[in-house]
Amino acid sequence: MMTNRKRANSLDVAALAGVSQATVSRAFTPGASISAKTKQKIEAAATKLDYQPNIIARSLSKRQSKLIGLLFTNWAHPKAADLLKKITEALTDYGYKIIVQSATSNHQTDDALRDFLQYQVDGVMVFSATPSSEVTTEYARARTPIVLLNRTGLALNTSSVSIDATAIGRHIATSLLDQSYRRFALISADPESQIVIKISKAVASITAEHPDAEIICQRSGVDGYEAGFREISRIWGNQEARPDAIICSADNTALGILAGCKQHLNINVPDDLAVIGLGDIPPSGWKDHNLTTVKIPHDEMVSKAVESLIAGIEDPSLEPLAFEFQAQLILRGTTRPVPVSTESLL
Amino acid sequence: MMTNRKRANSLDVAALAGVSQATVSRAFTPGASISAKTKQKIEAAATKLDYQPNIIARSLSKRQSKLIGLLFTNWAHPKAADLLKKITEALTDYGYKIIVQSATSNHQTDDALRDFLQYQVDGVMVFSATPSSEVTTEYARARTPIVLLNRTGLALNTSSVSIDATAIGRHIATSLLDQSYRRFALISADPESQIVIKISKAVASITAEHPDAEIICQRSGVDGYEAGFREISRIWGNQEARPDAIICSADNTALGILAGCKQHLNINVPDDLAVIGLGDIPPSGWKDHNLTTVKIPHDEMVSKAVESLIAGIEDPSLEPLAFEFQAQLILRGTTRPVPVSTESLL
DNA sequence: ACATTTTATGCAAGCGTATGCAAACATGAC
DNA sequence: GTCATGTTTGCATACGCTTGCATAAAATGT
Repeated sequence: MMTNRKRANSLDVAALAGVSQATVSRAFTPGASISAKTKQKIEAAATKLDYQPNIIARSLSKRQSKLIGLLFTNWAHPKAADLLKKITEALTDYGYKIIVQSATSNHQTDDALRDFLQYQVDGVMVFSATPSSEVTTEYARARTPIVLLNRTGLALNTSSVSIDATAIGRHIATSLLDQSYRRFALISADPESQIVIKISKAVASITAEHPDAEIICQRSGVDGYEAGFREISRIWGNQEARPDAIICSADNTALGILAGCKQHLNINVPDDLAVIGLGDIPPSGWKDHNLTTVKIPHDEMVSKAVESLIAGIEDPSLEPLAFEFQAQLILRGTTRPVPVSTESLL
Repeated sequence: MMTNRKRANSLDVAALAGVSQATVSRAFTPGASISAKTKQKIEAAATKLDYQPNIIARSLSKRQSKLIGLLFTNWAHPKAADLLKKITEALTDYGYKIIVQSATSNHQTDDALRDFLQYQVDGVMVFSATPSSEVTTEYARARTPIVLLNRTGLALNTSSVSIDATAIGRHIATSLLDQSYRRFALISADPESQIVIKISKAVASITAEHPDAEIICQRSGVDGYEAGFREISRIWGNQEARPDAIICSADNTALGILAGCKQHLNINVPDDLAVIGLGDIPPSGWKDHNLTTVKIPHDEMVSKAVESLIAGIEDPSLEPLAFEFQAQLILRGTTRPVPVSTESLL
């Protein structure tokens, strides 16, 4: 019907509705001072012209973009899509839009964060990465809050939400001891991961207290099902140093180990060997795997991260806070049943 | 060091460098006419003031935001995270930033797309959803290209990238016939999915040509491992109408069916029953599942989608195109081995 | 009816950048 | 030293909106 090249703006609408441009602006500003009658008139004119406010211009004028930067690094995370969905929807509910960027190196992380600043984002959320302190001070200067998900960031003067890795590490270790396992193996993908490091230390601190328990082997760089499948043969090949419990930094890898045990090593899980994963991905719960693993309360963590980001935006004077959530050990078929504790007799 | 409340702008830099604001602008515009000397001077002043161009203002002035809207609906898609990563990185390489939104209903889809228009996005990519024709005409009027991923959109005057579902459907059916299967069951999650519908029709057209083959049962709303696990019992319970081949709209579900067969139905796969999935998720390739399935060339599809979106942005007069990619049937352990064809003797 | 308060509108000055145009400058040829 | 040519710079305006201030209109009170 109409081949108008140019998009209608508030001035066009004003002309058609017979009011000033400012009034049009007010018609599209919730809570602005405008009479019902003129508002209707303007809305009619607006729909006739297919007018929609230009948010870019609004952002410039209001000095706030209603944009949140989301920096994502760990796309291989089993819950990556769920996390993104949750973050997106939660922030959308608060009236923000999300700009995503991907980063793989620390260098890219910083660059991406600077890009966000250029886009005048109101806040930034970072998943599984740690920005440099230069960038965080730039953000502090710009009064733009950052919240780190899956990292702790107090040293950077930044809010963060993560799990209490030390607690779950201790919990795993004591639980294994209770089930009479003694020789622990620690298998991880990324040796630099804060969570992995903390869990290792926690397990070590428990074994140190327990005379006949020890960490008998520790390997990193083992990532994924296939890698786990191969790794267990290597471990089991070293007959003098066979563990009786393997703690894995990812369910995928644990499932690969499990498959290796069943298929060609003839290892009886959980009698000869316990296997514990991390993350509780769906297949772990499937009946043919039934993996003992750790469940991380991602939903609650995301909610808290979003909440605290919004809080930081609305009140820039707020001090950064570090939140730690408790992970939950889910005992299934790849560890021995827990002995009935005497407490249950009470 | 400095507690400047306000962020530096090009005017501040200009003052410090002793040039005009316009010159500062040119210093940050690649290819603009500026001498090396003044450029350096300006860059020095800029770093001193922590200046970075305000992209919001630039967008307003240039009438292009370098923003691409990405509408995502199917977060449960097994490759959701991979797709997002690929899309994000590809578009970033072209110099665009991505705004993501999530939508679950058609209503939300349209709203989200209108939001994108307000943000003056240069283009939009839609994953697994179909916008209404009202919205697509709004986009056409605004000369903002849309590309649909996993949908066909020619009717909407919109580019699209999808798989040739009819071809793979026919291929699956003939392959099963070659392996002497005759009674097909079709199990799907969403009965409205274009891909599922096309595959069903394709299979039906093949069985119609083949006297003793038939589609013996068709069920939808079966989504996920657990659902598959339960569904196979129901199917097998109906003794008169037992299929000898099940075609599943998702690997997850197929794996659940497989587990059901093994664990309490004692069905011998692939001799009593063939099981075919769709998507080739990693566990399907794991040795303990070894599921015959269909591999979809997601990477190529994303590349093509991004390419054609960029092309549409750079040349708004370009006509929409529908691309169809060929999916690949991966024969593994849940179907009988293919009989050696006579062609291989050539 | 008038004075007073409340509400609705218009005016105009930003927000930070890009860019056409003209003026200023540098470069080299003669 | 002059002129023509090409390169840099500044001026001024535009981009589309918000918002403080002032004014006009309507609502309220007496």
